[in-house]
Amino acid sequence: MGRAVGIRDVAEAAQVSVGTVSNALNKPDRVSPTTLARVLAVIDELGFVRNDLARQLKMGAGTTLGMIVLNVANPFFADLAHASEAAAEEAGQTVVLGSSDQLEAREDRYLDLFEEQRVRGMLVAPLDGITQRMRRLRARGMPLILFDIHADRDFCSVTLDGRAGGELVARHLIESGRRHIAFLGGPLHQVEDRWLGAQRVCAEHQGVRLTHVDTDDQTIADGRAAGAVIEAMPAAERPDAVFAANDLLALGVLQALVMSDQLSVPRDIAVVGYDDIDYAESAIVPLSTVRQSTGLLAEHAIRLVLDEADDPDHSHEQLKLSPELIVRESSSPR
Amino acid sequence: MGRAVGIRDVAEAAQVSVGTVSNALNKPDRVSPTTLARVLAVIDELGFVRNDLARQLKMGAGTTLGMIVLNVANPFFADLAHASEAAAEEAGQTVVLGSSDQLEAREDRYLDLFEEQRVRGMLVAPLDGITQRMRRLRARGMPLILFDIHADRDFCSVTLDGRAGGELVARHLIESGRRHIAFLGGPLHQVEDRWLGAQRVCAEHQGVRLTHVDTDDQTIADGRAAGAVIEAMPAAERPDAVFAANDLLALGVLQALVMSDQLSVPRDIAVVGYDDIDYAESAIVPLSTVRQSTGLLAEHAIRLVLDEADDPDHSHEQLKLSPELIVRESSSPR
DNA sequence: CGGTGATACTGAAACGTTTCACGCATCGTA
DNA sequence: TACGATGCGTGAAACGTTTCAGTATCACCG
Repeated sequence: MGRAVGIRDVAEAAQVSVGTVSNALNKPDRVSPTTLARVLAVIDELGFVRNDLARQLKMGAGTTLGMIVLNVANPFFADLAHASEAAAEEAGQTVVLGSSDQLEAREDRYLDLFEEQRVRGMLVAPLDGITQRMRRLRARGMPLILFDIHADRDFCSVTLDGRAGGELVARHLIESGRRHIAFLGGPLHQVEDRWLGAQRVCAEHQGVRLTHVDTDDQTIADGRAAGAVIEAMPAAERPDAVFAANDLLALGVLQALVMSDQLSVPRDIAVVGYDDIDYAESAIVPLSTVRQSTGLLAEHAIRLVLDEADDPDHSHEQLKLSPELIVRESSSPR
Repeated sequence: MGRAVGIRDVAEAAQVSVGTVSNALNKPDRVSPTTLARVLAVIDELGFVRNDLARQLKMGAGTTLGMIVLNVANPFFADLAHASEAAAEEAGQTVVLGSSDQLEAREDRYLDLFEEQRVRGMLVAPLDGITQRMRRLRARGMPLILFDIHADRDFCSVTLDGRAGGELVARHLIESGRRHIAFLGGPLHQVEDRWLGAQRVCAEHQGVRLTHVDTDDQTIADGRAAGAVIEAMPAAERPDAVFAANDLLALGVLQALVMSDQLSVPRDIAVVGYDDIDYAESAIVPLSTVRQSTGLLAEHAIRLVLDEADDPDHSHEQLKLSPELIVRESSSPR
């Protein structure tokens, strides 16, 4: 296996200069039809494949976007990544995905990696707010847009209005006759808005109690564990509604509660999730939840990151998208 | 914002040659401690970030692996991607993920893209077997390992033993007293092994019938549609067991059947899925399924692709991993 | 003191592109 | 005929690294 065939080999075989080959590839209209045909034929014959590394190096600007999500195994982020990839393709960009797995070390690693890779910009769902590293990146001119974090004037962000979502859910539960809502999920700062929204609505209503049940992570397993805790509570202490910070938690709770013979959903306890992942609808008891359009989210994010990369006088935008309440059986009035 | 700071700026500021800076970065032991410290200090001060594009271009070998899966929204592939990323990180490699969405055009596009990107190797879950493009890649020396496809001597592959899985399921269903099994899923060639395994076991048993119900894709929605079809069948025609080619289909079927008042799972119809995704356990009726370790799969795949990239006298391996039957409520004997 | 290795560092030559300032015909027009 | 346009093609210079053949210095030894 000889060396890889480069643009020079093509030039030689087609009896043109390397510049012409490059033009044939990138600006076909600057080349006469006959030579263009000849060059393309040779390219095909020799099996030439342009080296994008050299290309990007020379051109300065890459065509790759780096994306860091909290956990690809979480379907919300999987959807978001998928949608972003689609939106990026539309704009001729490629997305490289990294999963921080909620570990600061991994988040940092990807930030560094992407910077070394000279990505055109980054889309980050930050683990723990805006870090020093991110500020440094911004200072060096790296386009960096954030998902789902409260506004910061120095960054673009696309946020889902968690507060509005929290309000929707709390209002719905109260109107369905629930009086003690347990907000399930942690770490709290990651889901603070949802919590605050619920809190606000609950405060407006006499005799409604809101408590917080912490979890380590937001997986089905965590939800199941929390469900067991709730089930074991003395009846007087036990909430009559659970507002889970995401659907996975809610599914876990649901499962734990259904397993138990004493309690039934939604009769004794209503359960509402967040994200409207595909499985919410096909859960043991179809799950009420809050839907957020990952497609919309992704489109805005891609638009913003490219704008920040291209437009010299780009001004940061903090977008807030409104969620939608989806009521299913798990929170029917009793 | 001036130009980006390069290795030359560092060299100048630290009063050493560019070669020394490069050495300080890559082979610190070839540099005296005092200069090393000085260089690193300058790097830090200037905020130098090495340009990986130039690096890879020069070094010839990248540190990136390209991965193409059928659909990231499918949790099996999401898990697989996640596991592969983890295994790759272990080996100091980065994984770039692309989702073909079951479209040949997208599969082709990613193959081309990754080749232009000069990835170190590719991991592909092929849409429709081995294409001409893949053979061309192999011919040009690109390491390329395949997921979940029958062996081909020219390629490495890591396959889940679908045949064994199909046998496990069929045997289990027959032993649970089922006599008419519907195999659900398509396109058939993508799940042929599972089908063949089931077929073989059924042929061994007197009075057991096996039919095939085709689907366009393998999503919950497809399963739901198929479930509706099954429900509408005259009782004599209706299967008493559904073996779905993956868990999403099974969940869809489950949902459709449970909605109906006439039929009950597992009393009238048993349902078994494939993949053991997280949600299988928390389905309306906990879903029997076949588990395949994505972790193992990923480890082998990464090992093979790196071996193919590094070892000059690498010989292709066709690995077949054995699945495990997980029996839950959805296929309890009646 | 000359020879021999080690060690630390140097600086130019690649890697495979794109870009850009030119050269060279050909052509329409005055 | 002279002249500026216009269209096509050239080839060297860069992009930011790594690598490698050297140079310089020093310690050690016979």
